[in-house]
Amino acid sequence: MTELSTMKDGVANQAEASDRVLQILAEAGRLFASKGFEGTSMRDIALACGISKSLLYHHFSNKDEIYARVAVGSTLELYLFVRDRIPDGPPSLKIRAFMVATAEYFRRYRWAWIASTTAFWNDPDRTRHKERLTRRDRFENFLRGLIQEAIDAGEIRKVDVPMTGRLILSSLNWMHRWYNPNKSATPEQIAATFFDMIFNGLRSGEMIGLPGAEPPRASRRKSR
Amino acid sequence: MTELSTMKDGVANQAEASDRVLQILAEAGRLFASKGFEGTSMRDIALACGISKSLLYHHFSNKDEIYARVAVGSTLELYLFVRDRIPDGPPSLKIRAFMVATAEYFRRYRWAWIASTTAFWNDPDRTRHKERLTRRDRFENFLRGLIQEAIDAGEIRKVDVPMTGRLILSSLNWMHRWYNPNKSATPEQIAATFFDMIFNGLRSGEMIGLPGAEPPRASRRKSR
DNA sequence: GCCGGACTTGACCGATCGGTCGGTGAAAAC
DNA sequence: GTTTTCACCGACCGATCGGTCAAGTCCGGC
Repeated sequence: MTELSTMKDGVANQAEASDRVLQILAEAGRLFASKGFEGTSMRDIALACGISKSLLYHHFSNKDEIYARVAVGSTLELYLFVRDRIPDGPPSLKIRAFMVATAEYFRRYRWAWIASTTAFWNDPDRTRHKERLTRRDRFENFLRGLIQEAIDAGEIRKVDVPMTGRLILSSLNWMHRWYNPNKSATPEQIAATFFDMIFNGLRSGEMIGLPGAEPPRASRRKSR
Repeated sequence: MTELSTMKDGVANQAEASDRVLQILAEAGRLFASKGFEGTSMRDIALACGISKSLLYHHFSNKDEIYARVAVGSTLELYLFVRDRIPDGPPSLKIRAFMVATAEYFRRYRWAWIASTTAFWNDPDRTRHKERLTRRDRFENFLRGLIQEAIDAGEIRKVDVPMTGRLILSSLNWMHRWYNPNKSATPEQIAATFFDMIFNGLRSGEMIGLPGAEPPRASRRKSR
């Protein structure tokens, strides 16, 4: 039972949902992704679905629930999706597979992904997103485990694990801001390219004498 | 005339603006950053400034103009700010300085930075942001020039220049999502750490036989 | 004294917001 | 054949949205 059971119109893990509900989630995700949570009205969603606004409240209790279904639905299975695509082998190749799998997830559920990673991320009422954040943490901790594994195996340098995870996730999380699906490279290919750059570094093999792995210089100004 | 003339309360390049205008821009930037453009009402801004809503319309023609002043004000001088902090020397060190300077800019004008990089980035009415996008492009092209320079000098591998620029900017642009100013590391230190990781790579020097600089494998699925 | 312009206000506008209401029609359950 | 269930709708609600307006208040120059 590792494969996701229901996948339709880019809406993940919405098993036992009617076609209408799936349609609403798909349209709402697309709108949330392009106009944000506050910028998307219930009328917008109803209009995009070709139904009355009342019907939205028949299937969902309020606007928050629609967003929650979109966002949780997209992050719900991300961890499992990625985990199942990590092969046996050297830890560094696992990290590569992690990146490629995450990119594949992004490509498949693009709108829900964007909606969940951009819309009211810093809402003061964080309790509404507690479950989503917990799953995000599990996802990120999974990556950190792979990084630690690669360090223990001696495949990568003794880098700062959380910081390395942030670098890797940054390269993936920022992709939706510039990715153009009409261009040739797929998200998976882009992720693989980023892995190559981060893992092997940009430095030319012939060069020496340039700044190595010394700790970063302190900034000119003290913060705070 | 390369140094920024007016900097107050984290609002860059608002020369000849009254204290009141600077206060409005600072509060509006903070609100836009935390609640988004649509999620921030003119009443919110007025309340945060302790003034009436009407006064906002005395100093600005409408909500869009306030946002434009916040966003353009923050991106207006980013290019100059960074350019002036690029030292003479090896191209790779210029890239490092580019990253550190951008991080310093982020630290100084954090709210305006966040507001301009997050709020309605994909607004269909792009014309309103044309100037901002043009300046963004100039900023990004400047980085690409440095990367090309480093390639020509043989300091870094013959990587894909736009993709390398995206990786570097991703690491900086995503920082606001996890950066905590109360923690010890400054943005400049974080940027320097990222440069080290990207430039030198994660791979342990002792290791061999792991995936090297070969082009990324094609993904399992063909796009389109 | 008073005049003009910059600054500031509360009352108000039409539009739109999220959400509710009573009801309809058709199929399923009895 | 009746009742229940369920997807669905148009009309409507109070609140809030961005924005306007006439009326001050303040203050330096004449």
